[in-house]
Amino acid sequence: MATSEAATRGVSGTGATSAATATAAARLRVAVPSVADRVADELRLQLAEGILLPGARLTESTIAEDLGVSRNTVREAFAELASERLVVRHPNRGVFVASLEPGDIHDVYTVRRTIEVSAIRGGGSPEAVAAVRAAVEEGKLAAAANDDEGLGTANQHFHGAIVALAGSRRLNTIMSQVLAEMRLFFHKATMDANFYSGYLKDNEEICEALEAGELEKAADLLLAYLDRSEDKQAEVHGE
Amino acid sequence: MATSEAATRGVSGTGATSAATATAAARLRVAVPSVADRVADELRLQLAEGILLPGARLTESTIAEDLGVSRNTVREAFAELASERLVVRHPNRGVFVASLEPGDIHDVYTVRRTIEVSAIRGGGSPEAVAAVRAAVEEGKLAAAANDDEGLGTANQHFHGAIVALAGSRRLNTIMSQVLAEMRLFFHKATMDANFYSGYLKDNEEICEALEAGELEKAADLLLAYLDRSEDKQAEVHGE
DNA sequence: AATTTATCGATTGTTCAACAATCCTTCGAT
DNA sequence: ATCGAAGGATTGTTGAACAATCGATAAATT
Repeated sequence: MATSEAATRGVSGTGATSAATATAAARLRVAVPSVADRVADELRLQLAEGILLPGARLTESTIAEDLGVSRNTVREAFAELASERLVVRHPNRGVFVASLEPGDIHDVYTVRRTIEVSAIRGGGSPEAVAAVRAAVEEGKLAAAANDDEGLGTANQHFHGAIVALAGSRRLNTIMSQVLAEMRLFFHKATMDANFYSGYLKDNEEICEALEAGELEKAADLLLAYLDRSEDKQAEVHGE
Repeated sequence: MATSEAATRGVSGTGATSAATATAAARLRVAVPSVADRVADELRLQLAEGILLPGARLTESTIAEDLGVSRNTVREAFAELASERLVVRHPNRGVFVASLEPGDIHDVYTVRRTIEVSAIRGGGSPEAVAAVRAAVEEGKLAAAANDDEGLGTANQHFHGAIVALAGSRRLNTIMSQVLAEMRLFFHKATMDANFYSGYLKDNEEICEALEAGELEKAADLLLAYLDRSEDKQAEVHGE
């Protein structure tokens, strides 16, 4: 059973919602995530970690039991995940972990090309550019430490920072959702030791061009990168 | 009460789910919208028509009664609308019709510039270009008939067709969500007789450039259009 | 034997009712 | 007038129930 070990932790993290914590949260106007949100978070985590593989069925009752919440709450969490395309609803049949088909892969990269290239063409504020640089350095560090997983997240930070150049809240969330979709496939299993390592130099070059204000060059490099990346993906997964 | 007259129709549209209809649907594998979906549709309609104005509060119980459904179902519909940003959840306070602030308007236009301009730069298939042309003609027709509302929808079809040039399912849904967000403000009240009429010629020009394969020119025209449109919006709605 | 038709079990879709938690407002005290 | 304490209303969450639907198994037909 996929969600087995989650039973012990439950949806905790907030653990016992003591009165003290609750009032403190209210006073500080800190948004306390609802139970449904925490369930969605837990599932998102399991999806990202590859515990739940594409195509797997998510049964309401079992997840409700495993996480110690009501079926209705699980249902709300499902709605959230479905809106992010991480999960697909088959009416009267259940929800399944989304599985990207070849066409979807191309589609995702189309979105990325559109948003990322446009963002980098816009330049962005010095702080935003600094964030891109930071992601590059983060990647170098991870590479030095032979931290494959860290390399992956650094790469995602890099592309997130690129989109952030545009300074648009909506584009940011769109991008993070797209990246979440892709994470369904970038599991440890999928990526071998030097899956990302080749991209390190690309990121560096793109960042340098960006810092130098050579936006068109940066855009071209990024575009080439994305095309190559898509090819690699199409190669690995089906067809 | 905002949802008053909806009480009579309820969430109908499927009306009596007769056995005949149900089995026919099953045989034809036609996806029958769930009750929650129909509730969401009804609310989306009321939002688009300006029956529910930005900032208005949506109380679960009253909507549940008005539409003759359970509170839980209304809740699911809310989740759907919230994921589309048509509605905002204030934890423990309720959901409210989203109201775009000046910053949001700029943000929305940033998304549109990113996606639409990129799409038009890509060119697109002949059929996709034909769809753009069709939207232009639709607008002319509406203008000839003095149909302001038709003019508005034609304009939306035009921009939808532009995005469709990219042939990306995800970009299409993103665009339609953005347009839905904007509809919250383009009510009959907001637009006077010749609000869209000025855009007719713009659309025509853009379409012609597109048909002629002058993609960069088309992109420039579109960009100028969007900038002007944003200014106009910012002018109307507080600074 | 292969295909169709019933039957059954399991799961989803939806409703209802209850309760705790939280917020807003009103009221009262200082 | 400010502050704080009830009170009421609404949301968040649960639990149980039931109809509708699907998939698979078993039976019946050709």
